[in-house]
Amino acid sequence: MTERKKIKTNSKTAALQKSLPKPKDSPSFFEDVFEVVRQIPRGRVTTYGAIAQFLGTRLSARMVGWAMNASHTSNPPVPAQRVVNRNGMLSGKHHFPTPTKMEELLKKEGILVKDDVIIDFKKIFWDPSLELSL
DNA sequence: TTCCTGACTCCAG
DNA sequence: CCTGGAGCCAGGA
Repeated sequence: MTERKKIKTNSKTAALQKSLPKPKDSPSFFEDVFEVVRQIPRGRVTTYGAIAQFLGTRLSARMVGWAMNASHTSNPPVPAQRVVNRNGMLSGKHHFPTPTKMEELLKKEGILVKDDVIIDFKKIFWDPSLELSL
């Protein structure tokens, strides 16, 4: 995000969205995300992309992050600290009450973090597509 | 209404 | 190894 892009305009996609039939709204994408995140076992973590892929929209990993942003109001609570980016980095730590909250929560679950990166991330990685069958 | 910005990820140079 | 562009889509100015 070093350089701001000028005209990316999503007018095309926007137009597409408008023209989409959309008979009836599918269940909230956010709620689906929340549900998956709540299934993450204690001591394990997953990624935005993995969740997105599990929900059938690999390219919408960003929306998963967006969902996390809204997750703090959801009930029951969503363990957002168990969701990191594909490198096991705590990319969302700044969205917690305090910048250290995410790491602390993980530590309490037995997950060690070094320089904002989860130790042995690959070992504790939990892939909903493989281990979860909704 | 239009434009821009992301808790992302993949792919090409 | 690092950088940049593209695709995705919701929400705010």
